[in-house]
Amino acid sequence: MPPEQAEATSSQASPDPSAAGCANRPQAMKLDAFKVACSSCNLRELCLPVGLSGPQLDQLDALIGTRRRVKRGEALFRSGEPFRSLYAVRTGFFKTCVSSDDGREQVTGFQMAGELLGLDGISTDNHACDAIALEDAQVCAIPYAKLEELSREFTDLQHQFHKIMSREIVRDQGVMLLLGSMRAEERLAAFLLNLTQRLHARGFSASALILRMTREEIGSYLGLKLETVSRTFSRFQDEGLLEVKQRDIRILDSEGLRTLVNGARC
Amino acid sequence: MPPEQAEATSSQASPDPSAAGCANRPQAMKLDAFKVACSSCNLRELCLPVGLSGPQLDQLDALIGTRRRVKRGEALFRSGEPFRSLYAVRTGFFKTCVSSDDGREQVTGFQMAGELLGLDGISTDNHACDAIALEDAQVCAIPYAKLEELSREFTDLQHQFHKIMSREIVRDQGVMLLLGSMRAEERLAAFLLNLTQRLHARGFSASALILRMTREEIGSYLGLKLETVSRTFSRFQDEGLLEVKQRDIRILDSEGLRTLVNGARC
DNA sequence: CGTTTGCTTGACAGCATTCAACGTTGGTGG
DNA sequence: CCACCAACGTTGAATGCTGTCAAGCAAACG
Repeated sequence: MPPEQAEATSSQASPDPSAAGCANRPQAMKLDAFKVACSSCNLRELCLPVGLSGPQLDQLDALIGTRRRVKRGEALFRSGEPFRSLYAVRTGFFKTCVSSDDGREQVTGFQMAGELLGLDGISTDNHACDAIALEDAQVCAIPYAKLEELSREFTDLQHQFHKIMSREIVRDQGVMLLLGSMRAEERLAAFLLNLTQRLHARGFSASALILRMTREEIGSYLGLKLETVSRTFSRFQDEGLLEVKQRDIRILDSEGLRTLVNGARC
Repeated sequence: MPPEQAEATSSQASPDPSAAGCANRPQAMKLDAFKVACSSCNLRELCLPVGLSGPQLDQLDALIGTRRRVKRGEALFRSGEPFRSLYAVRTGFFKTCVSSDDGREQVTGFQMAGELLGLDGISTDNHACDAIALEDAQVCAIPYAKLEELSREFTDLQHQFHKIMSREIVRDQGVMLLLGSMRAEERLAAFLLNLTQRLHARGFSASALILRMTREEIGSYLGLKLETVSRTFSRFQDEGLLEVKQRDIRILDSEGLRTLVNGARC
């Protein structure tokens, strides 16, 4: 796959263009992403500007200073670095991870287009986790001081920002539920359903996806070892729930996955 | 223990008053808690008003509408209920928990005096978890709409509020690390150290505590079964790390606990 | 084309769970 | 005041899920 294409197609691409109905979305992203204003960004409805319009949106545009490219494998920020900006993912795919003193690493989330990175930094003015690009990515840097300023002026923006922080807290609670009380099969099923649901909201297929992360990263996120992740994928395939070819996943029975997640009621 | 005392002593009491250095704190709480303003609340430095002064503090006082008593076992709010207010714990002890569709329950946190409850409700205007009092408690209700309003006026309040939300996100990441990559011993050690550290910040002993929650609730929080929690307590006792008498815990070797948490480096 | 990185699979071990019994505590009513 | 009950906590034995170790294979990269 040539590099421009990898970049232009954002975080998902149908491996065979003729196959799935993945492409029900305009190709505006091929245009120079670094000139897109919030007001004309196709992620408007998923990102910070949800519900904003007119002057508020213009101000937000003005606020967003630099856009930044992050190459696959590079860090957008690292734990301990001073916190200045939040980052909205425009294209690409990130993981965030924390590590304990003794070096154990825990992936705390995967972020895709329209999602916000860096909220953890507000509490101490230093980032509390690493954000690593899992594929070449572009982000919009949102200077935090300016965002606070602007959100004092515009209640809609203020409210939207608070909702985003709160949503992150709720998401984390869901992950705790997953890590604290689910078995490997349930965790992986929940993970896949969550991913496809978010991809679907971005115009991608709900039944086919390309994983941007390794088995080890999935395992870290789900509190499992990579071998367990791999085995569970294989089991899902044997049971006819999925078709798995390395990172290329096709969901054959999403109902089956769903009953697995809520599956204690037998 | 007579009920008034249980209430007056908040969420911790030295089982034997002469024993530990638990009581290095004024007894102002014995006064009618329902008339205490933020400006004269002894939790000022732990709660929302951190860093505020003068007019800001007065305004915040004005904002805090009703104070509310919650009896042990009762819910402050439940998942699905409409969200209107945040709650600052004045006295007592809470747990928050989420439950999956099939009824599994996950304790997502324990909250003590000065901590804020309800942040999860902002995202959808409905509470996303249950908050249950583990002992008779008092909370200050902070109408959220008014808080947003006021934080548009006072940058310090705005900033402080954002920090609190962010801190919750960072805390959640820590719990994920715990649930995702630690073994039972490490989890329990981390849990105890976290509890004592928070209690210490409130003027209680760093080496003696009374658990407000059952083994099952600890287990739910830590992703373990109650039997495992109980066994691990016993093992810690055998190893001379703790003295355990039901819910009455005395820490004999906090260094030992600490090395357990960061203990992969052997 | 070789090397590196990531993925799969098998065999075995270990930690936590499950199931079960018993002990303790605190509250209630006789 | 004491007996009883219910909720909570402790402990043992056995099971099982997931981790560990190891080998082989596939894909990606230079």
